[in-house]
Amino acid sequence: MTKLLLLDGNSLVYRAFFALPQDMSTASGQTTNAVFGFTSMFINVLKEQRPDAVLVAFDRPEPTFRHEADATYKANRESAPDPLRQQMGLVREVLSALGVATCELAGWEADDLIATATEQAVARGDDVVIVTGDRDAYQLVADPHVKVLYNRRGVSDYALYDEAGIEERTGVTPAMYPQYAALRGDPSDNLPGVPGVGEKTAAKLITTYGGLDGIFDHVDEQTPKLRASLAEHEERVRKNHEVMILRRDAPVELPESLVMTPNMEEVRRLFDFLEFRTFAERMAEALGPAAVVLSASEREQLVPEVTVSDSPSASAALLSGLDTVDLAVSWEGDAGRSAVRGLAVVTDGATAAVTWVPADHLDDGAVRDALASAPLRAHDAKALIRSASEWGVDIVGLELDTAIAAYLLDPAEARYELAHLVERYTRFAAPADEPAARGQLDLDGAAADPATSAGREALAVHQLIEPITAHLADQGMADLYATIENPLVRVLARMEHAGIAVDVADLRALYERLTADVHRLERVIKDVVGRDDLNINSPIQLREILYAAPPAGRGLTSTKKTKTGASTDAATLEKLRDEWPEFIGPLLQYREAEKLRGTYGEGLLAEVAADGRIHATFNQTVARTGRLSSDRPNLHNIPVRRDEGRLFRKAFIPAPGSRLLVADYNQIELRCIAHLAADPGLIAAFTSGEDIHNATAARVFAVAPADVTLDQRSKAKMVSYGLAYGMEAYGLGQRLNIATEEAAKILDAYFEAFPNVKAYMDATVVEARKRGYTETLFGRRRPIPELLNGNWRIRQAGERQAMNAGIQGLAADIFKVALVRVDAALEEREVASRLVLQVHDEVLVEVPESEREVVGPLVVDLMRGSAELDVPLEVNVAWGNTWADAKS
DNA sequence: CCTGTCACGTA
DNA sequence: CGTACGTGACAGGA
Repeated sequence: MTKLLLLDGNSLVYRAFFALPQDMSTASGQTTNAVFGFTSMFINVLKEQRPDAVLVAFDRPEPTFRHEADATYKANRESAPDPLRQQMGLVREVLSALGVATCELAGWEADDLIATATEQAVARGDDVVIVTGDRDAYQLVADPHVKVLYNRRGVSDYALYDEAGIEERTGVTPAMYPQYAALRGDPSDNLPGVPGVGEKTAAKLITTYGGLDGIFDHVDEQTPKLRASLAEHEERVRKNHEVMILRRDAPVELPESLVMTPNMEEVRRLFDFLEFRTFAERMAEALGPAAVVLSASEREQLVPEVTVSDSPSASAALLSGLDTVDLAVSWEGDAGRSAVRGLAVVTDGATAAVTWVPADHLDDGAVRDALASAPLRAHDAKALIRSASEWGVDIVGLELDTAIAAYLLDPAEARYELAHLVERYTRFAAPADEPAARGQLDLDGAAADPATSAGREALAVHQLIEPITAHLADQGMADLYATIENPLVRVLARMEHAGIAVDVADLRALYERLTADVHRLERVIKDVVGRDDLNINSPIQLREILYAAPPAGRGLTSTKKTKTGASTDAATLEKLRDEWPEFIGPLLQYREAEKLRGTYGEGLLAEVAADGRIHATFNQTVARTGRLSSDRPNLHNIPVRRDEGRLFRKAFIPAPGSRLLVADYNQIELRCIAHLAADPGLIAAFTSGEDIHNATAARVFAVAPADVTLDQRSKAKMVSYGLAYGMEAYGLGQRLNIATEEAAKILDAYFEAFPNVKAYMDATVVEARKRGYTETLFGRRRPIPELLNGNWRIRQAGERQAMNAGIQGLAADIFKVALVRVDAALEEREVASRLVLQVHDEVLVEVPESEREVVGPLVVDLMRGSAELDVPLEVNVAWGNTWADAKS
């Protein structure tokens, strides 16, 4: 059964216009309140109603039969204000981009078109939902298949009425509504009712006498006053009734299909122009996967016509003959970490021709050579490049990775799967059900064979290239992509392939020692509370033991709360330690030992590959600031701060005959702040080469650098880092364990010493709020819609993110440039040294002894020269036989 | 089995 | 009431 949504365009746009502030406009001055309100409403209705078909009716400027019938009809209506008229055009543009059918007819109102369409739709068996802010439509609900979604006020207050609902709301049935309304009158249409007859009386009269005829036949039964009033206004009421009845015979015919055919690219462009920052995403969601129906020719572009390459030589010819090789890989298991079944290569996008290159062809020399240099476009190419390294093929021809390009376009988007990108950036959609029957892209199709399934993905990549490339260029990120992100893909693939060697025996010994510690501490803790069934790893159980009133618990008072109750984290426990040392002491030790045993001991051992090395994955599309992340395992959080944990770094070692070079940027984020804020004091402090925290403390506490105490230095350090994160006095006070007022004084002193830093932070937020996103010096953008959130807390968080994004993002950009350059230089020099690990501002290079003197200075120089800031970039360099003892 | 929460490791 | 991550355990729901 088809569910048809019929909207009264004029009514809804009027409502939106008057409900929303008139000063809502784009930077270029176009008022957008009405089109914003209408679009927002439309998205919500689509989402809630999930219609199969949609039609929007509009009024025409010409007079209608109602004006002819009644000269006073709508005579009080002022002509629409200019800002509203302009927006009518924009609303139509939005609808056009969404592929929504519209209708209008001179001499007829939108209402009558809707009445006519409703009649025709019901006749053919559709369900109809009418969306309007005009109560006249109530009369159309006289059928179980028709409902009215009535816009009560504003743009978000709606009520869905069926027949019973109308009766409950008005006191009369939908069929009687016109007669009821005729009595009551309608001020908005300039139709006066009967004086003394309001909604209640009108409803009572209608139900008592069964309609106007009955009422006027029995006027003498009314009170004298009402009798006179009714008699006097009968003609008026009869006339009202005439214009109140919606005509169902407009000379229009409902098209067979009213399915929406959105062009998401066009929608996106339009929403960008209108500065509707979150709508494209919301719209894509609201449309859902099944909202798009494709034409036959479009369908052909999505259903792969798979040809199996019949020989390695044919595969080689294919790969080397194409101008661009758009492909997808079929994996046996995890992408990049398992065997390849084969490659699906798009041979002709227009006809959806795809060639399947089975994995065994990849043993052929000519195929390998062709693949190595193919002008490649793929989704998550790193997996392929990494895997190819395993088979000894070095893929160098990557031109576009759709996952990474999509990440640059919106790094806050949590989903970069192909199916999602296809929905977001093309007009194709991957429906959840019956994809085959509708000929649409079923990227998750479990039933498909590997060749077909990879074929669909390859076609998806192919379809994404154009819109994604265009968007990158539009947003000024083509350069960032081409010079940093694209080359980085292969660098990371090589690093993953290399992995880092670990001393498994050392790791296992550490693990076993920690396991013994854990057992011992567990015993101690259980004995203290005399409970063998205690699960020490359960914060809920700990909470009970610590904070519940005796005898169940110890009755301590926590200084910190979590979402669900009192916190048991280390900082809280530390403050309570003296009140119950024999329990809290061992508990803290247990926590530490258990964390190290599990996450690091057990976790790392589980990831050691057969070659004795750990091959993590470095994600290039996760962190919203542009940083990389690491998983399976996460090598970005190997302990270093405490001796116990730092022991794990001893297990990271170079290959025999090599040493580890560890090079990290000195204070790169603070240097980024100094540069971005162009703060003379901060720049001077860095340029002078003195200890930055000491220099900062000297300025903040107004003492000579030589007189700075350790405590002052540590406070200055805390402030410096805190402000990169947007920290405020309260937070600083918490961390320094001092009063908020005292923390505020320190912050004030800091900003007085470095006034441009404050100015930069403020300007960053203002700029981000205006544009909706932050941008790094390298052009990396990060949307922060939270800046406009109605909730103060969320907005505040958005401001901190905005302040941090430019700083952390710039540091990330510089570091990525360094990675690309270092890797390129190592290749170019044809040395055996190779990057084996990176940790945000630090690289580990495995360097054969013989190459130390070449590679050390090379890496440092390249890192230092990766950006020209107003402060020098300094790089610390260290050598070691383990990660832990790399020392200069 | 999945999801949310807590805790905790890093830059 | 400091940004950015990933992992592991528990607990509750499906």
